[in-house]
Amino acid sequence: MRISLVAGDPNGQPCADCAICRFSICAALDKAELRELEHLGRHIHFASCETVFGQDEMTTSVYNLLEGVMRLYKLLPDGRRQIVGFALPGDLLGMAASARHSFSADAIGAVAVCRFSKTSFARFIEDKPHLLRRINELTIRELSQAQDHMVLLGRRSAEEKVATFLLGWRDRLVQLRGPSNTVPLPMSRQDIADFLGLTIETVSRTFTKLERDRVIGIQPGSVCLLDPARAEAMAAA
Amino acid sequence: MRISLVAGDPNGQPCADCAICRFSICAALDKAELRELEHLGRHIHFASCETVFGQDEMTTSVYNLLEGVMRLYKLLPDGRRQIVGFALPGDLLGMAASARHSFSADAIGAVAVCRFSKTSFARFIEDKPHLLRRINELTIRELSQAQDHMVLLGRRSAEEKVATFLLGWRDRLVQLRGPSNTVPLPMSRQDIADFLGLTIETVSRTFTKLERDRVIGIQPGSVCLLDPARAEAMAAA
DNA sequence: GGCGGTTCTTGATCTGTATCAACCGGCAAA
DNA sequence: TTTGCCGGTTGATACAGATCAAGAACCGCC
Repeated sequence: MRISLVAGDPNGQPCADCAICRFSICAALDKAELRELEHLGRHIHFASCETVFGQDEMTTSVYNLLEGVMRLYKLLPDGRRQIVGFALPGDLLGMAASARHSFSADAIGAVAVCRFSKTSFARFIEDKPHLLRRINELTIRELSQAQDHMVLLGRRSAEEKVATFLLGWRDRLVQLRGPSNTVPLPMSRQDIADFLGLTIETVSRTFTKLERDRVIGIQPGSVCLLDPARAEAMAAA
Repeated sequence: MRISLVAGDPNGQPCADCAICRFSICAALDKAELRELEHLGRHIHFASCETVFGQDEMTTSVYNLLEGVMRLYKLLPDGRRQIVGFALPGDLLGMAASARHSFSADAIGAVAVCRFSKTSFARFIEDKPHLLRRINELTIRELSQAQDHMVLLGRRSAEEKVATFLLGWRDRLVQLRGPSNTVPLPMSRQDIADFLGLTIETVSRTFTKLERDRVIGIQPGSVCLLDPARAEAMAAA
């Protein structure tokens, strides 16, 4: 799951000052509740590629991403990997339906999260219908995104997949950091491939093709959307 | 969304007697609440292939499937279709995050649903944390299934897809109607293809291959799992 | 029971993407 | 500065599954 919510650092700034608050579930909380939540979470940092939680591990905690990017993925027994999503600041992770996580989550670059014990978090939300409704709404939104991604994986060509990914990723970043046609890509080509159901070579070739067609400019660690309209057209059809 | 819940027919049997109740959200409701819910819903019948609601239509209602099977799908502008799921009795449909449905839903064979107006349903669940928690839990479960399906669409071969589909579908039917190795397939080959991200020809060929290998027996409208163990092995790898 | 339409199956061929393999460029350790 | 490594790109080839085309089976209807 990837839901916006935030909690304070008992040793740092209070929740209300959290940079993430404006994207978060916090909107559904009043000052007193925010202060209560503050005391429930602990900030933790992860280095690049460290695993925050792994598929099939017990779900003991819920995490709120404060800083950085994470990849969420499932592995098949033979090692094939499908990335089910990338998490950005404000996303809530680890709300599993069962006792074990159904996917793994690890850091792409340095990451800061706020960790809550599952039980204390559950107790906190237990009797707050406004919060439950908000969490529910965000879960439904995420489900809807998952369905969109199914369409992409099942029915779109490599070029459509890449164009759709770039636009979608840009839009999420625009939400957080404001408009820009330069799209940072902190994840590797392999990550992109495993997200889009392609191989790394196909992703690379498609990037090159889009660059040749003057739709994007490729820079180390990012891509520039030179012709967003044409990219939209590729993604739509 | 596909969530288990049930409501009574004002002109028929009360909710508590509904055949679906045991699979449903009802577990979270007491007698009085069940009776209240009863008065909110209306039973409606649909013939085969009729549309219950369409992509981009306004979300005015929430539906609880009582009887029959439905296909839930998204269409691309050029007509490509991805089925995002099949609904069975007990599933709740139409809880969209936005004001419009993000997918279409239509009947496979005759269908009976219980329809609630969105607003009265929202009012009903509004201040019932136990119900909200249950709905939330079921939404999360559905999200998890969607992620499993992403793995299937992005990373599995045709044979793995078909084997996984047959086993998953059987398991859902076993939940509802008890154990059996005969798996009714009310949906067409085209539906299966659009669910698995394949063409109808590939689905047909894969069925034939599984039959040649004595893994399944093909019957009109159903399939018999002759060697479930081998099917599991295909699906797992 | 025969007819027309639809769905399903099968066959032949094509193609988009995977696979295999080599190479390039940047960066860090020696 | 050289060396090795890693991530990314590019090229050659293979193949799974798509596409195109033709039957075969089934089903409702007269």
